[in-house]
Amino acid sequence: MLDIRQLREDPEAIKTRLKARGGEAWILIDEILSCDEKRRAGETEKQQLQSDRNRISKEIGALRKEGKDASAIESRVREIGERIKAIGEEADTAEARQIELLLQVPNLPHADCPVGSDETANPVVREWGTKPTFAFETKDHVEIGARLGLFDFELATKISTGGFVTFTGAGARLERALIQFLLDLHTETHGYDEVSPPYIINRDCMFGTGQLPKFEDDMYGLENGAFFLAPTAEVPVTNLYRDQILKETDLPVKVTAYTPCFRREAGSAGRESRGLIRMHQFDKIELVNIVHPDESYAQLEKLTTEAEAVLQRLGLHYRTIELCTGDVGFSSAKTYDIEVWAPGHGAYLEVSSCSNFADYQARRMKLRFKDAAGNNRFCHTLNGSGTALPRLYVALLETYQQADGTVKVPEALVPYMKRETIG
RNA sequence: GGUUAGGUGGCUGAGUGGUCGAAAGCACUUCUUUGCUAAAGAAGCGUACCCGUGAGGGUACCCAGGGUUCGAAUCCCUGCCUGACCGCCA
Repeated sequence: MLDIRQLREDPEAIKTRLKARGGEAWILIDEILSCDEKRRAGETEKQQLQSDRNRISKEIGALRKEGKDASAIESRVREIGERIKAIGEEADTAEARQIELLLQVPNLPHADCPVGSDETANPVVREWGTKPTFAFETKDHVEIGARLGLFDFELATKISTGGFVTFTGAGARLERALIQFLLDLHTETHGYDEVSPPYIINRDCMFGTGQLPKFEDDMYGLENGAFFLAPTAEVPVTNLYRDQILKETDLPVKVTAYTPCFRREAGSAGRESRGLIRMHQFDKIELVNIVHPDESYAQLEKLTTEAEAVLQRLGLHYRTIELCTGDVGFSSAKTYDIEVWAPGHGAYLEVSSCSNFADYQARRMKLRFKDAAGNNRFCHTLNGSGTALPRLYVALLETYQQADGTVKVPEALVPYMKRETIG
């Protein structure tokens, strides 16, 4: 959520930055400001009346104690009470509208964010490793997995529906090995605390991190929208800190979690989604940071390298891109995507998205810290995938496939797989 | 799911219609003092919003939402949550 004070001060500057996203959100700004004015005028008047009522009510108490008649001023207070109610309702209506609109306005892209209208304008900021070459004809992960019996889409459809997968045998073990490997890496090397949150989470969480009110259709809702299957661990983990005032010395908070993620992926049919690439349920290790506002952009760089470390340890070629203003997510001010090379597909696959939300989520969820001067200030929140598993899985199978049809297990995973070859 | 007891400030815990934003203790901050790794004394110490250049002033908040009343932490209703016991269960 944007800061209403900043909005009052310079609405034109905010509109300009919103326009860089390409959406229509900037149109809402004028109505938000007029609601804000109505709200404040109503509140001021209401508070004056409340002050009058409090004073006169006390007089009634005093008169009664002395045994005197107070009926004259009682009716006056009753009148004030009615006006308070009427004015209060007007102010509440304006406030509700203001909040409703404000929740629909995305974050402002950071000033350095490259300007562009879509993903074709996203610059590559760095690459690591090179595309591997093969002396034999490469297969994609769907073929490799089928031959080695690692996963089965039809089995999943039988017990669920399309868009799900059942990992089997060594394939299931590989999934588990990756979870273990990634959690160990982030907790032991990068200093994260591990949590394991509920996967069914309430509606407030969704507003806190910005999925609601705009993206309800992307998620699996339960109990008439009172609860949702978590679309990413970002939501439960960041919301652990909702409505909190942290000590400055608590910062930075670094928390990692493994969770399955559930997404409807409505409207993505027909896009690149072969095999494991786009699932309704997928596993992900998430990295969440809560930091001092002065440090969030430096922390974003660090967080991104922590996610990149995953691919380096597994020896997978990747590139890191920065999202332009037209492609950066709703709540984010600045985002890097990490894309791993999948030789069988001949394409880069997004395995991580690392974002700085600045104070946007913190303001929505009232996540603050008390600074040295005793002021409560909003924290900055960040998160990054560290990483999503299915596409990592794809890249592993396709990168480490061998001429005989087996797959070599990368050294870092051998202790977890307890074997050097799959198949 | 049933029965029952509760939900008050960072924590513990008073407070059953007006002078309660709320006693007291603990914790915390600053100062004073003695001195040494502790003790004593004093003051301060919730959140949000509104008005004001400012100093400052005001309003709301005692789980949430309604209601009764001139006036609600206090009475009534609903919901949520927590504990205990019972049922059920991995």
